[in-house]
Amino acid sequence: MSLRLYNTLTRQKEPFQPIDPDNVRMYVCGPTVYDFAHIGNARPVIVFDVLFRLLREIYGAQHVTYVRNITDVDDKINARAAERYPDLAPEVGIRKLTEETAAQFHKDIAALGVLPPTVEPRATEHIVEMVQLCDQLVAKGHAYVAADHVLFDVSSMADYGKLSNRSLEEMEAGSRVEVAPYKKGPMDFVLWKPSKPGEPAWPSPAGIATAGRPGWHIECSAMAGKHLGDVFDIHGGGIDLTFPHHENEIAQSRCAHGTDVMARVWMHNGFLQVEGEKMSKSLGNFITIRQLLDEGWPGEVLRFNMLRTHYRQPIDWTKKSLEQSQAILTSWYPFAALETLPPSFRVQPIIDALGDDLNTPLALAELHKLDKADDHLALGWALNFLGFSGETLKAREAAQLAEAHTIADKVEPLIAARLEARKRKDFTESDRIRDELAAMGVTLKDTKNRDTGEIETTWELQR
RNA sequence: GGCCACGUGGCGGAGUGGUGACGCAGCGGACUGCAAAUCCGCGUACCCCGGUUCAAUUCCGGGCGUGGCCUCCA
Repeated sequence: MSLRLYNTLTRQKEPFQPIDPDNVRMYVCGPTVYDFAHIGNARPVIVFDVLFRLLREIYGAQHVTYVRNITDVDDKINARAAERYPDLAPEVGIRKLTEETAAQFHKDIAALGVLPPTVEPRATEHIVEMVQLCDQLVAKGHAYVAADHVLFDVSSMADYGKLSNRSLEEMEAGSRVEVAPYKKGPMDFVLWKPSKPGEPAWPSPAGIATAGRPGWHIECSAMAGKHLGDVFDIHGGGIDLTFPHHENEIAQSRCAHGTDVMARVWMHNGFLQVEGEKMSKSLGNFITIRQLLDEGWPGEVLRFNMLRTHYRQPIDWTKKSLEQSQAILTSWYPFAALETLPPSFRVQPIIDALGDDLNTPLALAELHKLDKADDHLALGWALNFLGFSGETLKAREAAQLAEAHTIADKVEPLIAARLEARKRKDFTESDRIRDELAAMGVTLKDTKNRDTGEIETTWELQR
C-alpha cells in the first residue's frame, strides 16, 4: 500500500513515510470558538477525518495520533463575548461563549460522521507551554521584548517564508499594514501581548511584569509540540492558513526546538464558494452547518457532497449538487448497514484511490462500480470506511415513516379506491386520486405481483 | 502591485503525450392504461494563441477567465 500526499512545502506529491510507523502523528487546526461553524469550516474537519481513517487503515487504529485543537483565546472571542454578555464579568462571559460554541461545534460535526480526534486540546489549557516557548525563543535570540510584547524576529530565521513561498523582501513590498512602532522588522509578529483591563490575562514570559495573553499563532505551536513532539508527520488546515498562521507556527516551533522542520508534510484544503459566489456575510450567503442540518439535509449528505470534490480543488457549494448527493447516497445506504465482515476485509481500489493524495472523487467512482456490480458487501464496507454509516439517513427515513404512519388512515382508502377504479378501467378517476395523493406529498409505485399477477401499489411520503 | 492554484460535455468530476472514466440530468427503447420505479441503449467536452513532438487535452511560453493569500478567516 503506497500513500502519496501533496506537500505544500515542496509543492508536489510525495510518498508518505512516517517518522514512526507505530505512532503516526497529525495535527489539524481546529476552530476558534466564537461563532457557529460554517460549511467552509466543515471541509477540513471532513477531509482530515478521511485521512485519519486511511492512516488508521494503513498503520493500525492504535498507531495514529490525531490532534485537532480548539482555540479558545482570541481577540474575536473577547469582542463577541463582550457583545453578547455585556452584563457578565469578561472572564465569565468568555468562558460561557467558548463553552457554548465548542459544544455547538461538536454537535454540528457529529452529524458529519467524523471520528473524534485522539486529542482535542484547548489553548487556555496550554498557556504554560506557550510561555515556555516564548522564553525559549527569547533565550535563543529569535524573539525580543518590546513595550511588554514578545515579538518574533523574522530576520533571525534564514528560510522564513518557505512554506508560503515568499521572501521577506516580497512580503515587505506588498505589505498593506501599518507597522507597530516597537517592531524591529515590519514582518515581526506577536508571540505575547499585554492584556487590557477586562481581557483574559496570565503571568507573562520573559520577565515582563504586566499580565498578558498569547498572540494568534503560538497556541498551535504549543499544543502540537506538547501532544506530538518537536517534529511530527502531518500538519493540515485550510489553504488560507498557509500565511501567516502556518508560516509563523513553523518559525516559532522550529526556532524554539532547533529543528529543520516542524511537520514533514503540510496539507491544505481548498476553499468553498456558495452558488458561484464567494461566501461572505455581506452577500448574505454565509451558510452554517447548523442551517443546512435544520433545513433537513442529513449530515452524511453534506459529507458526501464535500468528498465529491478533491480536497485541494475549490468547491462550488450548490443546492443542486446537494440534491444529487442525496439521491446517490439514498440509493446506496441500504447497503451501509454492514453485515459482520472479517476484520481483514477491505476493498483495495478504494484504498488505492485515497492513497493517491486523498482522491475521493475517484474513490466514489469506485463505489459506483461496486454498486453496478451488485457487490453490496464491498459497497457496504466502502461506505462505512468512508464514514457513511447510514445513520443520519436512516433516522430521516424513520421520521418519514412515522409521519407517513399518521396519514396512513387517509391514504390507504384512497389507494384502494384507485385500484378499484383501475380495475373498472376508469383511468380518469384513478389519475385524479393519484393527483390528490401527490398533492399530499404521497408518491405511488405500482408493481405487479409475480405470483398472482395482481397490481399492488406502494407509497411513500416525499419530503 | 507581488505570490499561488485552477480552467474537461447541460451540471458534477477522474485521468492521460497517441481509442477522453464515472455519476446526475437529457434523449431513445422495454415494461406500464398513463405515470413512478426498474432494466437496456445513446449523444455532445479537454478556455484561447503560439512552441516542442510523428502525435498535446496532457509538456513549455504567452494571453484571457475564476478563485486564494499578501489584514481576521477553513
